Amino acid sequence: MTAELPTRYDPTTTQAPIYERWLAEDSFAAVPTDSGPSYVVMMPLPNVTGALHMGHAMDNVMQDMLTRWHRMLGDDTLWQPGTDHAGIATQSLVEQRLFDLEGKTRKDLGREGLVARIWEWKEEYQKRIIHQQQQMGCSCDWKRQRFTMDPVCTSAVREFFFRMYRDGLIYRGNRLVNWDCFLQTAVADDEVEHKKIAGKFWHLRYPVRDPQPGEPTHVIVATTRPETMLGDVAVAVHPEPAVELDRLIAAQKERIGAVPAKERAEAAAELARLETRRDSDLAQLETLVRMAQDGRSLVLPLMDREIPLILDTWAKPALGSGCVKITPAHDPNDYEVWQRHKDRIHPINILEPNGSLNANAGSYAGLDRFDARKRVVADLEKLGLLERVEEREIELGHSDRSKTPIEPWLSKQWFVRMSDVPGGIVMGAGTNNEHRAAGLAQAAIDATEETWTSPTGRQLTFWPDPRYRNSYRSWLAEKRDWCISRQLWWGHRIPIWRKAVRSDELARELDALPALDPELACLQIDLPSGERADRTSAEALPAGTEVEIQVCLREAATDALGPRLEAAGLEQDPDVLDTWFSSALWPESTLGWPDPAHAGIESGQRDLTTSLARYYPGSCLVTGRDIITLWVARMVLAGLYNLGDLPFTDVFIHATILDGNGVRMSKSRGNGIDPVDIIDRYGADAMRYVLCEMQTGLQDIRLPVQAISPFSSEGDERLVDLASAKSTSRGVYVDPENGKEFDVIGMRKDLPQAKVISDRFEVGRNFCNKLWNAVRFALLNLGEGEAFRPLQQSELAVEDRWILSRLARCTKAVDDALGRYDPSTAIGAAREFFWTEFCDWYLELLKPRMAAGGDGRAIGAQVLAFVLDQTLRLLHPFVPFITETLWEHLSARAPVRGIDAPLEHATSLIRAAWPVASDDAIDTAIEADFERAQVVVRGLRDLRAKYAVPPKKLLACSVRATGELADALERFEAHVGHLAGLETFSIGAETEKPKLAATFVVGAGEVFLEGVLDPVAERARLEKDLGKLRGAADGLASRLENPSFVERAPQEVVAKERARLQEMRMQVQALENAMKELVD
RNA sequence: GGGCGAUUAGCUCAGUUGGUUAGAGCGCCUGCCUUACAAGCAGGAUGUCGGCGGUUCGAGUCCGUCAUCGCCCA
Repeated sequence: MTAELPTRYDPTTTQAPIYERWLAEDSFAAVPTDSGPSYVVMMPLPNVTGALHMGHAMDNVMQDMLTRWHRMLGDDTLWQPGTDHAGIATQSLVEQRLFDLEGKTRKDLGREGLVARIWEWKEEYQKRIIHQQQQMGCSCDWKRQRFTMDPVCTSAVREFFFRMYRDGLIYRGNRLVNWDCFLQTAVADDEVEHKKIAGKFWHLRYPVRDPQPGEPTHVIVATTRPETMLGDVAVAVHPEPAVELDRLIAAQKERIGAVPAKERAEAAAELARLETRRDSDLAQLETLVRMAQDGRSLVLPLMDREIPLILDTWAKPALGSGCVKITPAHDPNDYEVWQRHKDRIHPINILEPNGSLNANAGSYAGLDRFDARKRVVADLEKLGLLERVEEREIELGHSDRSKTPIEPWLSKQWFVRMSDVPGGIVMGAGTNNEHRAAGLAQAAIDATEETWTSPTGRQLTFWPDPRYRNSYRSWLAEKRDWCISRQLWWGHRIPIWRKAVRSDELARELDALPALDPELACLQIDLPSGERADRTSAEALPAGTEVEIQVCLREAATDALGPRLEAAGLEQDPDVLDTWFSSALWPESTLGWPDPAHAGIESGQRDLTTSLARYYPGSCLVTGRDIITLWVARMVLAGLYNLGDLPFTDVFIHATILDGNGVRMSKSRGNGIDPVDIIDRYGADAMRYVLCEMQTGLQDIRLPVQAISPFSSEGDERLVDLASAKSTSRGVYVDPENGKEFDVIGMRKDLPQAKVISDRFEVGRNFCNKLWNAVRFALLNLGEGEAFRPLQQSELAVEDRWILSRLARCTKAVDDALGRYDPSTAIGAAREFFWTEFCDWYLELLKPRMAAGGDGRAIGAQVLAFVLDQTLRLLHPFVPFITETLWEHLSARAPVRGIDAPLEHATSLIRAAWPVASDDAIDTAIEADFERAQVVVRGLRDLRAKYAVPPKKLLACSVRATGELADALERFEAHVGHLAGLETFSIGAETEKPKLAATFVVGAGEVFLEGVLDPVAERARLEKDLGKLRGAADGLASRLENPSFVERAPQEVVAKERARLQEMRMQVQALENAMKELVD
């Protein structure tokens, strides 16, 4: 075991065995205990569409760091792993592959066949993801691994749906949704990407029906999607055009005064335009208003449909003709107009789910919407109803998944009511935390109020705050109902059985249903308005009114009641739930909610019976900022609704990783990095070290990436920087050395493939190697089974006390930084302590003691083992593999470690106790003295370097110093001598400057180094030092001569500056004297 | 269009409530294979703190404004 370590750290030989040992010892286990604090991190579940990239690596490393830290702090720690089924993303990917590889569509396979294929994909990628996470060292409790569609999570989804449906928080409504015509599903607002594209603006003429004298014969409306005119149901004009125009003119006048000079001309032109418009067009607009008031109508061309002219503020009198066509089924704004004019107009849906036109489009039925557009334009032109066509940049929503244009589409969808509910809603029904909230969104907003606490006293805090708190709150404040249905096959099927019936048939239909226990099934009658009605009032509706019977089944009742409902003619809704509906439940579903004792876990998995009570509410949610609204907000409201308490109290938002050009990394762009490639090349700890170091706070991280040129050989590897390399197409770059192309994303099979890495991770590898060698040094210097004995303060050497003092400060700094979610500062403090103070100074001072032997050696060895022990502990959350490996080596040589008392034994570092900073160890005086000694050592080393003194040549040095400086140097006399290579070192208040000695000043003292002097070089050197010193002194003097500084600045600042000036003048004097001697 | 954030050394980033001559790592230069480590050691150089204006005795830090970049919302 204690065989000598190799001189280089080789991660490839240590990582796998260490990880296997942790698994074998069940070191990641979260086994609920009855006492002590718990610490719970819920992994942001990666979706199974593909492998993890560097952004996930950051996310996982941050979580692992916190988890390992809290585990060492002794908390009952759970890091819950798992994966997400990612409905639309996974299904579209598998469908795409099916088509590419086999030429088949989902229709060829059918629902079950496709779903089976997706499960195969899921198994493969889940395995790959877990492998990646294990390579990174993730210490999650794998025996609790969950998948959002497994039986445990499914139970939670079913229960959540049932409860919300029963509470009236879930309803089916006819709403405008973002429709993906390619995937044929509704997509969430967040899945729509707004792109600016070159488009056209068509101006159409609609004839006025029976125009009266003085009235226009046509009105002009404009649109970017002319085919939607087939679904027009009205044309709107502003009800008060004069008022509105005057308002705009007044606002513009005000703006001209406020706007910078540069923009003034433009603003004035706009004002002129508005004024002209008022003069020229107002009369016509007012005519239209009168016509609308008279109930006049237009004739919709091509369809010969009579459509009313209506008054609505959506029409903008200052723009275009001032009239706007209204297509409520295909435009969100027009939909709003419909909401205000429900009595007069009714939407007409002209689209099939696949984007072709339906029967409502008359002769255009069956055409794809883009073909229909051409035909409509051509036909209008033939009729002379196309006024003009304008080229214009337009904004068009594209589906994030299929990359095709989104169509706003009116359809029946399921929604979660986010708005406030009259009387409020009950949160945590049936729990000890039951309380009321105004609505679901409001509950999640309330949780971020400083004055709010949950029934158990918890609050929600964002790190960093308040930047992300604001985006969370502003999104929730819109309280937009959440569309949860997706027309997909992959996902949780909506647990509703329903049937549309006429009101006169209702009684008979209801009587035909099996008996329904309200605890197991919730029956509702849904009116066309989307509201619910009780049986009596529904039956009283006019005969023939269409209503819908809906039955929501609780999971336990499904097998028994589902078939019976179907026998009664009801059908289960074919849609599935939005993925986020299941991931919103992650903090409770994974713990077995609603029934932990009977959760459907797999064999070998951890029993959940006591887990929910122990690990909910959790602690910290670690994620990127992109899913604060989609996921974090929904987990908060779901947790509050289901359990009456927050799923976590802290939300740690880590940085986004960008490439060298500042572009977000992604696999498809070819600038993404597979963490495993980094781990293979630099080691897992190296990657983790650098990721922690990069995580500084608000700042996004630029990570310049390189490709390993496939045209370079193994021994002579060349890296091509992708930020500056020429790219010929997506993922294809040119090697600048030979002009040849290569591919980094595997799209071009004809080109050589290149691996993408980043040399930024060398820093981490170097750090690990340094750590390795520090322990290696210790092992070479510690005896076999080094003994422990309690040491008194007085027995310790002064350098021992210094390093122990610095260690205590370092421990405090790491603790403090981790508590503020500042990994960069934490690891920086540890690095500075370990590398600079421990290795560069302390170990160098230890070497002579080790060589000398005796008590000094033994005490030094004990301090050495102790400091390394503490350092390994402090570094473990950041770099777990190497520290665990070295822990074993250290323990073999020095099994019992400590200073005044032995530390508790821990076989594995992962379960060892976190260091506690000892206040007694902190010795400010020693630190200050050592710092003075360091300044002298550096000055002497500088002189040696400047005069090219051979390293082994010993020199004579004398110092003129008094007071603190003299005391400090006397205290560290031997140390300075050793570190600066001195033969003699004397300190005195009256020290005379030896002839031909090099000189430098330290505070109020002067240091003389003999035997090196080259008068010419020394003069140049002194001249330079003097120049700097005089410059600083002059600057300071002039500030002190400024009366307002002396009068207004705080007295302590002035006094400090006076003292500094005095010292500087002494230093100038000293150097001037040294110069003078050289001249003589 | 609205909101948020960023701009500091060649690169990647720190810089607490305004107060020495603005820091770190990498890279660069010089000298060292000093028996832990050349993935290292010692030393060194490097900045109109994005521009302009203001507040202040004093501004990288506070305010205004412009520019560039990024993110979110519409």
